[in-house]
Amino acid sequence: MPLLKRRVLSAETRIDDLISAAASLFVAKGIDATTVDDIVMRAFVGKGTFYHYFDSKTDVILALRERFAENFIQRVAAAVDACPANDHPARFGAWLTAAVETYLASYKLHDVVFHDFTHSRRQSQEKDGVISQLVSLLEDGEQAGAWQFANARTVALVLFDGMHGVVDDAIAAGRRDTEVLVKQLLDVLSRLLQIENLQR
Amino acid sequence: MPLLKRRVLSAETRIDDLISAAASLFVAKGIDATTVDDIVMRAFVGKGTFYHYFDSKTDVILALRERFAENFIQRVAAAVDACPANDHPARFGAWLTAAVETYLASYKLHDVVFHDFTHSRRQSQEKDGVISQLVSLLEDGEQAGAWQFANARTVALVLFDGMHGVVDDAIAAGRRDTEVLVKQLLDVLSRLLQIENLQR
Amino acid sequence: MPLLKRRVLSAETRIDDLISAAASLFVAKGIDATTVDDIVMRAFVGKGTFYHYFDSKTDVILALRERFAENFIQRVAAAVDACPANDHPARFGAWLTAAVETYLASYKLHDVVFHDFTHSRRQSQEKDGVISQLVSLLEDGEQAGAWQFANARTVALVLFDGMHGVVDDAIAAGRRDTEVLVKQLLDVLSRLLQIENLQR
Amino acid sequence: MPLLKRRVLSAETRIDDLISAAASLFVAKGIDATTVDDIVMRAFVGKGTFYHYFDSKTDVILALRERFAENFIQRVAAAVDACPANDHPARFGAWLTAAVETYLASYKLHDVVFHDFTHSRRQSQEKDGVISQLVSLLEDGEQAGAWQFANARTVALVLFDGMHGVVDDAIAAGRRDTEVLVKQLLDVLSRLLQIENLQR
DNA sequence: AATGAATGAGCGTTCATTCAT
DNA sequence: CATGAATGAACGCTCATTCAT
Repeated sequence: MPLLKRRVLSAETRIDDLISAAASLFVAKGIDATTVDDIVMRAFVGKGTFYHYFDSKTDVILALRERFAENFIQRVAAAVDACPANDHPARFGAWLTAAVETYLASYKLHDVVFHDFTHSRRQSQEKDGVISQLVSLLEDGEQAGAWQFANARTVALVLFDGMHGVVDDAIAAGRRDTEVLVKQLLDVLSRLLQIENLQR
Repeated sequence: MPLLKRRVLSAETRIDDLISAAASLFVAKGIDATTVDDIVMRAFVGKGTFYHYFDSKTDVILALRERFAENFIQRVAAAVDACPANDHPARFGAWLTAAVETYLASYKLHDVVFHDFTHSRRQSQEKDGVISQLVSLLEDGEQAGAWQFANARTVALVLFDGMHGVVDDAIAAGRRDTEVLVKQLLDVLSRLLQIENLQR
Repeated sequence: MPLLKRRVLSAETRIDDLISAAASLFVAKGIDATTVDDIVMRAFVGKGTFYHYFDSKTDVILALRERFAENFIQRVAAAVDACPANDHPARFGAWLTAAVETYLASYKLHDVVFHDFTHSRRQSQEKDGVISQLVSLLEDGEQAGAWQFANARTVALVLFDGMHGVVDDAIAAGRRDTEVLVKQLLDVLSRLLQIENLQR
Repeated sequence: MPLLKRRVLSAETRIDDLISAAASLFVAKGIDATTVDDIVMRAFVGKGTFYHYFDSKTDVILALRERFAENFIQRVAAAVDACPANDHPARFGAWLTAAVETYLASYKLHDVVFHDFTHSRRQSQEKDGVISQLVSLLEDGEQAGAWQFANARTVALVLFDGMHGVVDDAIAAGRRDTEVLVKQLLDVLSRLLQIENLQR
């Protein structure tokens, strides 16, 4: 007698179930400590089903990574687009706020997926997408005369990685207050863009 | 007959040999792919010897991490101390140059040791040491009136992680020219400190 | 949407397609390395169809075996029957030639089907059929006074397995010349039958 | 608490224990059905010990094969050498008797090791050793004028494979009487050598 | 102190077979 | 009849760690 009743579902549902099961287990126990058995058990599917949809355990991690980055970009984009198209300081402020918020909300998964698993931190499609988005924002502002600088990408990298570093430090210290963090960061980062300290 | 003739060496020599063997293997093949067997083979010692000096494989990674951070701090300190005690912009420039140089020279080991191995990136003694060093430099400058800001630690984090991000991006793109990188960074980071763009 | 559009074909066609697909894959990759998925993919049918016509993977091998032996027997029979009914040495020569030819033409499949798959080599219907055929030939000759011996089956076994061994050796050495092989074998085997060395 | 008390033994003992354990299990259940776990359990060693001495499961089979062929050759050589050096018919008779005896005594292992496991039947070192031994015997006899033929290897192959076939057939039929078998074979094979039917 | 043979828990992956559609 | 998504038992192998010598 089979342990699992055979349930035929759409491929998307299955893949999603599996990725979600993997995500929560990765966060809870780490990638290495999570076995494929754990994943299929939590997703209520047989082991073969896992390998029907993924080539390997590594494959899920990659899928998760993609999903993570996509979500980050979408959330940030939504926040930025809610601002007036010509108020570039506000748009940057929205970027920062959404980035900090999203990162604070999901840093555990972030760590697991981008840090715990060997992946070339340098030269990742995912980071590239995020950086490109920020570069666009900066270049729009530059064209509108909101700020200027020699190299938008360098600035974007300092902004993004600087933000990461500060938020990581806050998390380590047990501080999770988005508003305080954003204020602190804005205080420092607005100097970089040489704009007046922004309000929000 | 034993493959290895028993050689009695000082504990320090042994430990150093083992750490060095581990380091080059980690860089060459990654941590997971490097077995304890690989390490002892390259260090020309028996397996038991490894466990005589280290509690576990993890232990070597920790030791390596410490060694790495110590070296970084020392190199940077030497460069900074070579500057006049009261020329704070120059001291910061020295910090940046030494940091970029050192990182470029050893980023492979850095990755392996700080990235490839699960460790709380947030709350690491090693990073803390590096950040503290930079905070001191910044605070000295602030007291001397070279610059000012609300929160030295936040600035230090943005500087350090921003530097990291930019250098990582350069490595990914195949650019390894320290001078160009430092110039680019200085261009951006000096705004943060609101000092005139530095020469070197 | 199904990958394969449903095509209704006669059972024989399906079975034949499946057996042929299996045969070529077995020869190319070996039995173990050939999965049922491979077979159905090459036969352009769904997996369920395979199990509709065969009980198991083993089943195809058995079918293949039967097909192989039938073909062997038919080919040999045709060659023998082309000889005058009363020229027994010629009939034996025809048997040998056809056997060597057929074996050389299909030894790869032979190996896979009779050797690579666990089967009681001793007590196989297939070999029995082949041996019986040869025994008949020998007994016909004996009755006609062409040769004589105590035990026709023993002689048949030596002839058949001896032939096999010599041809295998030739294949291993890269020699595939049927004529030379037959000549060499006739030289030896005709002694067994105590007939004058045959011409052909 | 360990299931197995740690016992340090010589490498030879361990290897022998493992090969023997594997041999009996292979005969009893077949190669595929025998797991490495089965083997180590029967040899009273840990699984790691198995992989300390063998690279893989396949490795044991190869070792077993070698051991099998060596034993066959030795047994046959001993029997042949017990005959007068110049009595070539007797030497052949001894070869045949010893070969049949040895084969009958170990055909189960033979099957498992040479048949159940994919190995190029054609082009095996093991068979080559056995054939070479017989070729030598035949050539010695030829030089002494005991018999003659165009190609000693072809004759050896027919003798060896013919013997195999006849004994296999006997085993399948449940006949295990060495003497009867040898008599029957001698009756046929002595014609091949064109010697008077031998007594023994 | 030093050696390396010995241990065994652990895990990713395969694939023949089933069955809901 | 035909399909292919779903199942899960099964297994070879790795490697950090231990400990008898």
